[in-house]
Amino acid sequence: MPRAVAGRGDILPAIAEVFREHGYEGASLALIGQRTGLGKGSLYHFFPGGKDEMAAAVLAEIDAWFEAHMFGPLRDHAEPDVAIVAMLDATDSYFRSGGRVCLIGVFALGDARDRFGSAVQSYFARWVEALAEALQRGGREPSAARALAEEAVAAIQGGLVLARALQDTEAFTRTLGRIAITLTGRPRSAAGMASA
Amino acid sequence: MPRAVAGRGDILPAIAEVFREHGYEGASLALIGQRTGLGKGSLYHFFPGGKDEMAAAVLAEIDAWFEAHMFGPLRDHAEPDVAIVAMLDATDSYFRSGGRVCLIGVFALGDARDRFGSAVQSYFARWVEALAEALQRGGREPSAARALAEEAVAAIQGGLVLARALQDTEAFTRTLGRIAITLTGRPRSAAGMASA
DNA sequence: GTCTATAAAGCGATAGAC
DNA sequence: GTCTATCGCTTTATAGAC
Repeated sequence: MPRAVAGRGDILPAIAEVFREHGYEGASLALIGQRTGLGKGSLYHFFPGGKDEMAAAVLAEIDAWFEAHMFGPLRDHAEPDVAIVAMLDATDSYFRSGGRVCLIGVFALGDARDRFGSAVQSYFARWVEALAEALQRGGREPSAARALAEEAVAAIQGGLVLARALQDTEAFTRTLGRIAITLTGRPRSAAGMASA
Repeated sequence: MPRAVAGRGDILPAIAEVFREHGYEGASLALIGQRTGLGKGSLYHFFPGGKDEMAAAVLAEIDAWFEAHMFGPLRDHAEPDVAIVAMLDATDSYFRSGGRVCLIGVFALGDARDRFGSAVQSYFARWVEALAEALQRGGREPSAARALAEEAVAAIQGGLVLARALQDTEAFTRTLGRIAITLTGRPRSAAGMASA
């Protein structure tokens, strides 16, 4: 019989979802065990450092995902406009059109910011910087690019707060639509919105 | 000797600050007792319903403050442009230029949204509606007013997330500056920024 | 109105059998 | 690798003295 779980990677998404929905303090080991289907023994086998190490691993995985799928393309893609549109589609998809919240934003607002301060800071700083670079390569002035990038990242986070508060995911969809116009000068394509 | 505490009103601000900084789950009665200088006995004397009643009272107080100082003026002020500028100044002041976080935003992102869903929803819905009404009275089309209002409220929340994540309150100040231009067509006045 | 003592439950974490 | 049992601590909440 193959082992039930090959490594941390198999259960990280489930753990991430618990932290995302309940925050660091609210994510009890009982909940995590329930969601992953593992007992505490197994959890501590994979994460000897306990809850702290689980959260750090989740943050690292999310960070790597954004680096690979959003920050990297924004910095490197030959056509910055294409990368920006792709970023908006990826954002819509990742946050399930507002049905999912940003775990790192949740951590930023609570006690977890003190625990994982540099990871939280780095994530947002690199998002803003990568987007600013794309905007600059697309022809914007450096200072305007930076301001637009900061505005867009803040708007995404605020859109998630609003969508969850109003229990209306369309508030997030509308936010993404406004950002698209601000950044690209055009509405989001129906194709991008449908596939997301 | 006068009683140490006349009523709930005296200690609500201290309790609010604990919820704001630690979230609902993180705000333990031990912390609240420490911050208010009261033992559990006194806390349960004022709030027989315990932590849940404390949070509800804090939400109600915050809601009343925003209703009186921001939503009301936005709806009623004879000059909507003046009310909008005043709202931005009040926002800057209330959130300590980004040094303070929005308790209702924190609740919205976490488990507390399920507990206090209607209060959270109502707060944000009325903020957007009141601002939209002011913009409409100022001459905007209804649909444009509503979109701008939603954009501004989301930007404020996102600016708070960003400022706290980056540990840089100026990220919030810059956000408010951009909102001012979007809503009023003019930068925030130096007077308003200084007095905030 | 404020306190201490205490109850009952849940928490993160550990130990050790299998 | 997975489990159960358990430890020690903190949690919310209550009881009752003053």
